Amino acid sequence: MEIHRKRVTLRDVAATAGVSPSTASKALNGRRGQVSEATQARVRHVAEDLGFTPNALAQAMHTTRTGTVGLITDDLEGRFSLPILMGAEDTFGADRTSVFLCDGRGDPIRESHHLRALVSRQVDGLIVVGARPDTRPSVSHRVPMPVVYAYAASEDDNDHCVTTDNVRAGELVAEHMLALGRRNIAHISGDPAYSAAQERVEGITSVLAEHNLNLTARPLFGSWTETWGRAAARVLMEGDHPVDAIIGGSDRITRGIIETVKAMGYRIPEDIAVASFDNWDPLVSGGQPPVTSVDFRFKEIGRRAARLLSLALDSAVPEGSREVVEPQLVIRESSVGL
Amino acid sequence: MEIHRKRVTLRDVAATAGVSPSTASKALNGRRGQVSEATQARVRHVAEDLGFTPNALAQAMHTTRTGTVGLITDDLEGRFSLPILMGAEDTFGADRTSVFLCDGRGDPIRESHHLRALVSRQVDGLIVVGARPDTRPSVSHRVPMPVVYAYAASEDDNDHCVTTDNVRAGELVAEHMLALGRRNIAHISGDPAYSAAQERVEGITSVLAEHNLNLTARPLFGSWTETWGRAAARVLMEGDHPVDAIIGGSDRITRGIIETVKAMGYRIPEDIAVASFDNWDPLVSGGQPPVTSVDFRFKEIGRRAARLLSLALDSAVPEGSREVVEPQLVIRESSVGL
DNA sequence: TTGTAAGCGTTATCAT
DNA sequence: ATGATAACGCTTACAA
Repeated sequence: MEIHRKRVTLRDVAATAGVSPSTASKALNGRRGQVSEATQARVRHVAEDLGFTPNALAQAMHTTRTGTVGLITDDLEGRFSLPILMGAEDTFGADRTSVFLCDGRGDPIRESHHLRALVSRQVDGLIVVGARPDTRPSVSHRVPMPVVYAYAASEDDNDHCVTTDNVRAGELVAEHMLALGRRNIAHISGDPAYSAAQERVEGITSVLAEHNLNLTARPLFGSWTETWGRAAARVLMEGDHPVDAIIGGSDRITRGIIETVKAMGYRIPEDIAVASFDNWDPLVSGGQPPVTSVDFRFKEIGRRAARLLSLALDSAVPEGSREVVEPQLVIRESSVGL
Repeated sequence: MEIHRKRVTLRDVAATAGVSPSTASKALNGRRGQVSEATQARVRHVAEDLGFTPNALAQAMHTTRTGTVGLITDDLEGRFSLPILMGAEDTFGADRTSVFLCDGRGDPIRESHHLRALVSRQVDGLIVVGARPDTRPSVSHRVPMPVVYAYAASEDDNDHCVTTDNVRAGELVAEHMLALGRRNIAHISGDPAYSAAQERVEGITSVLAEHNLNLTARPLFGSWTETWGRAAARVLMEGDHPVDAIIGGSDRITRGIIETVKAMGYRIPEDIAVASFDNWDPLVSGGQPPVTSVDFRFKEIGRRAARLLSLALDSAVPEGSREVVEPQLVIRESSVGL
């Protein structure tokens, strides 16, 4: 570990370059026409030499733009927030904007602390990532900077939101199954209290209805776990509805479904085609067979949220802008074979 | 979205309270003895009223402490970095320190940009989280603030590091298997280029050696995937070494192992006890059976890294401090039955 | 083209 | 107990 030498300031640069601080400032900021080529070059050289790094805090006190944003989340696993963060970095540019990641852990008090801290740090804006796709309480009235809600919409219609489309996700899977010629489609979902669960059902059934079809059995609700997937699959397959396709409510559920269905002697996808929601790599890519699943494109959500935030910063966007990121079906062997 | 009213400053508070800015400052910072009870109360009330939030940037310009740290990582999934971040938040206190999360995505140039930005933003310190437990290049010489390396150690012996103990992890699993009475223990590992793979083998074999035992077959190396786990398990079980326990190199590998072993008609754990490394919930908790696995305690790593960083900030720690977080075996039904 | 001076919001020092 | 003043590092009128 090296000595933490006193930081070199613009004054130091100016001094050793033999100019005034203001000239140095202009030189480094490339104020063309306000400084001679020669001086500019010399100052830049000295700055480089001395290892000068501008103090962003001091800069921010003028521009009233800190180049920082807060990303506030409750998502302990980082399943959503990290891809969203990365998407936001993409849009902002890693060199222009830095992101404070704050995890509220589902505790409103903790969230309040984070909010206060972020306001105090003068972040330019906030991205609030919900833990589940249901709407969540607005925080916009509590902070003096623009807020964009990502993944989960805000309860307040005046807020900016970038969300997924669970209905569409359901449609995608159903269309896929129909295209494969499946007609006896079942659905094993998760916790019915999640709006996502309801909306996916809605998407599935609406597509089926267009083809004068219905789910072969009532959708089964339970929890978002493998255990439930296994149990429900057994119930389903032992029932007397014909089944040639099962849509799992999440990748975890689907892993359970696949295990049970295979254990009961059915072939996937020949006898039973299977598809799912989430497209979470550790569950989906290594399965036997790998699982067809809907990707909600979190990274794209992050990009769009960042873009919306940028616009909001320039007041270049109307109140209550809502964007929806189209989900995408990723087809693997659990539905189409090799 | 509400009007972004001009931020209220300390001057505003002071003015409406009828005192000078410096008095207001003292009042709000509770400088006891330097301000009368009455004034203090009045100023505080006004501040509350006006919704005053101190400008942390301006504050930082005096204290030379910003209350921010950078967490720089390459871990796209957040598998390590998020728990570590949360641990760090625990130690620092969410209300006193905010964390910039920066993902280098394995690209040194991107990492450099982030570093430069963080230096510019005057972060008090840096936590560098490696993507894999092998040592990684030091960045300490490039920044003027203390750095702690978490999960992966730095190549430079003078750096502060908080790491896992993969040898110990191997020992834990091996001891567990021996305690269960298993004597024919096999190991299906991942990519041999990872030091973690080698060290876990080392831990396992050293414990066996203490009991005058050896692995029942040479450890099998491949990749960190379920697919490899399945393939290797088949090879292993079709070989002519007796096997009553298999240690998987990671939870993904182990999922594959379990699937194959069950498919071949063995009971887990009665015929074959299985254990693993990572204790990654989505893979481990919902399995059939749930998987015994070593937890590397990332959150604790984060706490310790933050603590070390705090000490380093006060120069209260010697150069090249190394801390090792003891891993922990989490026992589930894949090894002990019900 | 360059330098001087003021100011961003806060705190610390020193008078009063 | 309170307030005037300087200072933190930088930018930007404005003056030279």
